[in-house]
Amino acid sequence: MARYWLLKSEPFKYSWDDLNAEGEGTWDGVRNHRAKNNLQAMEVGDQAFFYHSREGLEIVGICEVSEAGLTDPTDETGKWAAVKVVPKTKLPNPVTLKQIKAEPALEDCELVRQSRLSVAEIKPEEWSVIMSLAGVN
DNA sequence: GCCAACGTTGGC
DNA sequence: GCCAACGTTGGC
Repeated sequence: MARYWLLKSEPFKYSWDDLNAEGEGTWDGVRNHRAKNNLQAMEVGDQAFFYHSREGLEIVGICEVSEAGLTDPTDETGKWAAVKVVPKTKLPNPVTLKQIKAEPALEDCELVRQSRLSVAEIKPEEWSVIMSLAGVN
C-alpha cells in the first residue's frame, strides 16, 4: 500500500512551478538522517505533498514518486538518498502551516513536531484531513 | 562517550 | 533580521 510524504522546498531554490516546468524533479541534497530514512522508505507510486518553506509556508501541490531508491547524485560519498517525483495535482486551496497547526487532528504530524525535517511522513488519516482542507475530494 | 560551542534551518 | 530548535563537531 502506498504511503504518504511531505517534501519541503524553499521556493526561491526549487518551487512547485519549477517542478512543473521540468516535468520531473530529483529530490536530492538532503543531509539529515531522518529525512534520508524517509527518502529510502519511499516507493514508486507513493504520493507526496509539496510544501513551500520560508516563503509561502503552505502545501501547494501533490506529486508522485516516479523513481525510488536512488543515490544522491550531488553527494560523492554515496551515503545519501534521493528519489524522483512528477507533479500530479495543484491544490485548489493551498493549505497553510497556520491551518495545519490549528487543526487538532494534525498536531502530531512530523511537520509540526519536527519543523526542520525536510522530508516528513504523513499518515493516511492526516493525508485525508489535509486533502479536505485543500478542497480535494 | 559526554557535552559545550558552533552552524544551519525555518517560522515569525 | 532575529532567534529557537536541532544537528554536528571537537575538546576533554
